[in-house]
Amino acid sequence: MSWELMAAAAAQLGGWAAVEEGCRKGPWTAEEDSLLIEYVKLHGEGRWNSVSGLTGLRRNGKSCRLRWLNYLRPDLKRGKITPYEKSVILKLHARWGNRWSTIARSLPGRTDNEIKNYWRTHFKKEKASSTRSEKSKTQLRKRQQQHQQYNHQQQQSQQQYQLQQQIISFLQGSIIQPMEEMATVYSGTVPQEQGLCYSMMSSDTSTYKAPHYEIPRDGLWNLDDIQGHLSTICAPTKTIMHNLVSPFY
DNA sequence: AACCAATTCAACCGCGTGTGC
DNA sequence: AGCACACGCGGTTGAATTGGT
Repeated sequence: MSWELMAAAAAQLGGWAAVEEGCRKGPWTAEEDSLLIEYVKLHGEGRWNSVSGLTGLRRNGKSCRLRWLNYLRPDLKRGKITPYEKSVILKLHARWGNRWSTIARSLPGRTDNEIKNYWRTHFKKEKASSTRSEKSKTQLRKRQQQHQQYNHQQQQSQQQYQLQQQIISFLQGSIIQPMEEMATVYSGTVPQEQGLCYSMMSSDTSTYKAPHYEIPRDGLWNLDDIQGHLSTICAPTKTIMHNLVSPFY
């Protein structure tokens, strides 16, 4: 029995495809598909919540978007995942984890849903069985890894701490001290044309205030925060700091 | 042929994020 | 700043299909 017939039959019986609060759920019928295709032809993708109003399609926007992206889009590739695609999925999943939409962007014609399903049915299963057969080996390996990881973390913490010290002394010598001196000279207010580095401290260049950095000298920083701070710093400084920080990414 | 289990995949759900007012 | 709405994403569900006994 086709989806269309089943949906129609179920709707008549008040089943899973029945109208619920004005919106249909369950499998899409051919008529619904053609209404949606027509809508996209006329209005383009997006504004999915207006589909029901403009076409008479009794589906919510979310459902329309999903149907279009995962099934109706003309650029979708049909058929089985090729060995090449499989290797790409493996490689990208190792890099990105379960970020299916990110992975899907590298596989034209494949949807995140498709890749997600493929992963769950193929690789997750492979992973599970191999894990079972190697359980005892893994336990031993795990203990060794934990030990290595601990040592590695210790090393990283030390490296990160050294990096912090470098940045602190750099900021202190090259930026904070000169800025504080300038602040004293201009006693609170500076003209705009002298603002080469002022913008790195404040978006308001007309009124300069001595910068106030809250740099924790104990403990470790979050490197993302450092990267965030880089965006507020002028270009030459940015480059130097980026070079300092980049080995840790 | 009949039954059951495993697999596949379309669709739904909840939540987070972006955007405009 | 805060709210409402739209959109996108990842996890999950459930019915159809396939394969094995």
